[in-house]
Amino acid sequence: MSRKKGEKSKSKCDCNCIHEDIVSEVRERIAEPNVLDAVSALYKAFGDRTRLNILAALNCHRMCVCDLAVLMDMSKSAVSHQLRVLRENKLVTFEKQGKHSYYSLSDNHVKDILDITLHHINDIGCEHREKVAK
Amino acid sequence: MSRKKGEKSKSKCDCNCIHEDIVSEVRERIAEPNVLDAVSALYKAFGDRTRLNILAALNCHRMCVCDLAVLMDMSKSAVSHQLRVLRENKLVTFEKQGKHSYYSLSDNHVKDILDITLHHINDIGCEHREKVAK
DNA sequence: CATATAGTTGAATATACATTCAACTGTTAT
DNA sequence: ATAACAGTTGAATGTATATTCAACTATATG
Repeated sequence: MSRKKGEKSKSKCDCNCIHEDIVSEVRERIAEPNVLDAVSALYKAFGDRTRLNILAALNCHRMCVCDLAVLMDMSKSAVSHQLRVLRENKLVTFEKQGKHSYYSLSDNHVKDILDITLHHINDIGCEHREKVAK
Repeated sequence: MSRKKGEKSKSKCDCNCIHEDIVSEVRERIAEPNVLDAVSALYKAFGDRTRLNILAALNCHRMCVCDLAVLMDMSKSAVSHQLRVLRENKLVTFEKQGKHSYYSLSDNHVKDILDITLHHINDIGCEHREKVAK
């Protein structure tokens, strides 16, 4: 009795496989797990209002932490914490000059990624934009 | 006494503006807040391992919920909840046929966004990928 | 040297959110 | 009608994480 196809002893999945051919084909073609993890980590870095604001600002001009804090009306500490996240994801670099740390985008990909997304947002349209934007 | 430049009464910012010219220039050129919110919401949708896995799978083939659950070894419920998030962000669409809901990517932008990010990941290199990937 | 400012960092807190669980709807088949 | 299955949904739970707070380092300046 019970399951005849798609049997796996210790799986979290609570249902049967409907189209085995499709599932196995997709399983072949899909990217490796660690690549997916890296990509989702990258998007996670972009997926925060504060960090995206920082990136957009640095896309205009190299800036120091205090100026970023003033621009965004946030504490130095909060900005610095998010800059660390962006650093860890290799999205920004910085250069120390005297008392100041000047941050800038690390490469052109960051700009490219921003641009393509803006196109997507435009195509979706305004009414959805306003709905999503909290 | 105290502050001479960059004065704002009720600001969360705890520091002085260093380069007023740069800050005001960036403030002019930067995108509107609601656009930034929409974009960060979009990235947030991409920035989760489960959702990215779903998107990558749908990039290969249109699939129903059970097959996605089998592929990713997750419960139907968990997959369905994440599909709702993707639907709300207009990243996937679905079509009901009998008992099944067949999901697919909503447009080509989703594919474009994925592709450009993979380039970025490749340029960063493997050792960083492995560090980031948990 | 003493002070002020720029920036970082760790711990605490508060919030957001992914997954689980249970109940539910709708469709197909017996 | 009833059973079985696909899928959805709301509430509960646990984990991740953004911001605050306080302490700290480093540099510039009087």
